[in-house]
Amino acid sequence: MAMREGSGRFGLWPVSVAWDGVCIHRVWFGRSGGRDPIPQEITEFLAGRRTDLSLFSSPAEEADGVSARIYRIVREIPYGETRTYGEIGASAGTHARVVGGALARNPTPIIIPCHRVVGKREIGGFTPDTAIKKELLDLEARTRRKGSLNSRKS
DNA sequence: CAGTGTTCAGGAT
DNA sequence: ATCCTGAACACTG
Repeated sequence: MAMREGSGRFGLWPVSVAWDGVCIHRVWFGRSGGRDPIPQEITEFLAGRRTDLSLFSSPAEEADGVSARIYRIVREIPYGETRTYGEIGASAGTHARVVGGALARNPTPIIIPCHRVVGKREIGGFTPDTAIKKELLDLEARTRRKGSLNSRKS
């Protein structure tokens, strides 16, 4: 199977994906991915019509080392929930700042939901724009509320 | 080795 | 609320 590249959109931001079958090599915010479409499941996710992207794999989480361990832990954060850098660090047996460093180099945002990792006091950062992080969290909050009419808490 | 990062807690103002 | 400090540490060049 050959590597393909395509572009889609998340609100105001162009999103590009480089992938090969279910293996997502890279996801970035920008339109250098060309004019071909991206995988339909990702398009649906970005539109709030899908909450699960676990069918895809990312090479980054299969490697050895602390960063890969962090990526695997981050992928287990349920849709619509968040964890702090400190919590992820404790789970991975390392320090919060290392989590920040690993997520800053995350080659596949969205697939590895680094936007669900926030600071204890601040929302934390996001490349290229924290507004995207806020928007993603907002999308997940809205989508989850819409989809679970029986789990409202007063 | 030096520099860099999406942190955290504590203290001063 | 904002600013500064020191600690902790994987990864890159």
